[in-house]
Amino acid sequence: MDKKSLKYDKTDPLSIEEYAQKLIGKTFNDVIEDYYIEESMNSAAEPESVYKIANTIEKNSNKGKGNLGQIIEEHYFYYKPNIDSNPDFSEAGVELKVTPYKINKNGSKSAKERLVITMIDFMNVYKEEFDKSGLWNKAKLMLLIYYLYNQNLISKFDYRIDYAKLFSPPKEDIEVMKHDFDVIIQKIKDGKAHELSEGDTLYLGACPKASTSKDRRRQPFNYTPAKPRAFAFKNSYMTYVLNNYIIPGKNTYENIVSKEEAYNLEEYVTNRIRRYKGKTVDELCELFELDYVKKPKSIQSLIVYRILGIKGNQAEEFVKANVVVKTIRITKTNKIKENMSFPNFKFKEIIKEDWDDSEFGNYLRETRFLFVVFKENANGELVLMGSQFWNIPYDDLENEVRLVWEKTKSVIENELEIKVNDKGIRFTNLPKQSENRVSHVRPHARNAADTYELPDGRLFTKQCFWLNNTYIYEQLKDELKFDQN
DNA sequence: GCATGATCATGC
DNA sequence: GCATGATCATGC
Repeated sequence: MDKKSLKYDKTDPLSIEEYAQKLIGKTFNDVIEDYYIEESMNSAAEPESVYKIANTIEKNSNKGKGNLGQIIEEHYFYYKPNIDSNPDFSEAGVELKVTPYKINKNGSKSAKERLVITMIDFMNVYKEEFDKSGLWNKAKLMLLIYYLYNQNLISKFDYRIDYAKLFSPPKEDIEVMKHDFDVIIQKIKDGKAHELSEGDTLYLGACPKASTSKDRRRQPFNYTPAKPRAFAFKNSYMTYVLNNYIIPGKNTYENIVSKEEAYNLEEYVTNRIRRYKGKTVDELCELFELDYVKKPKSIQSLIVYRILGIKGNQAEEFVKANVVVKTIRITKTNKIKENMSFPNFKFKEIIKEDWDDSEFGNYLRETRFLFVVFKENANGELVLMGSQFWNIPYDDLENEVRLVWEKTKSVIENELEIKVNDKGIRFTNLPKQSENRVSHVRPHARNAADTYELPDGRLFTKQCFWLNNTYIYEQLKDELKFDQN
């Protein structure tokens, strides 16, 4: 098609959006078909060449989902994908993103993946400022085209486009993203590009982006090669964008900070919690009018949300950033009472996984934690000590946890050994706490009869990965463990 | 006192 | 009914 006859004004974002919205309800197959019809009406195109295009697309279709975006670019907007740092519609300053969403079992909708914006060029990015960065050049105005991911469809060309909308991050989010950007840049300047992790930051993450697991890049301040990474809006952030900007609906979350205070969210949160340092759980309950006679198990977590000004237990910033609040109790003898549990795994699923893309590995890679620490005083009362944001250090995850995970997989694959003592208590050969500094596997179920199926058909009590209490203790800052007075 | 297995309790 | 966070019970 001739450039003059484009059906939209490529210099005008609103015109591009309006044209994109005609995609709603179409599958990628429809888009290709429409293109063929258009081309065949145009006498310049031989029917043969049309089939050639179809063939090429089909051949490339297994190489990744990137080419769903390419179909929209070439066969709907009629332009070739660019490879420079300019937005796709450079004259309008609009970056095109074609991205999947999914409908969950409970009917809610979420982004299926993080939104990758642009590769991180370790050797040069540290010289950039956020406002003028290649990242922001692309991310400040995006046309988001969402299609519904559906596991049951064999061909991804049958996926249906449901939403098309321009999106710019709101001001308060940009402040958080600037800080995220600074955190990532600082790590590169510190010669730690190889230790970057998505859990380091809140909305904007440094996500792995390698064609193979061995792929490595140079970094400017250290000889250790680093995994290639890209700037990406986290999955949690994109789920929020989907449900609050793309699909019209009501925002049900409460904010922690006002727009003016957004830049260093973490500092704000830890300072606010620190104000209540030294108060007992009972005192805090009284202060926030919580029922401390009945004291539900979750009382400490409720206290944290009240301190942050949240009435319920859903803070918007934490939902967007995938921050998980964990309360920790330290005993008089300076030990953490309990190990930290995580969601159960299914025996038949874990044996199909690879560590690099495993559920538990990804969970730890992508989650940022807020530890809120209480310590027992001489009277046995729990006293608030403060809080700390944390995500698992790269080496602990990729070495220690990896070992535990791989042993778990192999034990389950090669038939789990179950020995029963005379009391009917069962012991297995899954990785124990004593075997690893960081992590272990233990039952986590309603009771012994609460089971999942093993690959060999036996039913066995649900298990999960735990982080060792001794390890968590080691990770806490001194000010949270010991009274400085 | 700690490691390991087992289970409780709340909220959705 | 289940996931998740929290805790108990036992034996070495």
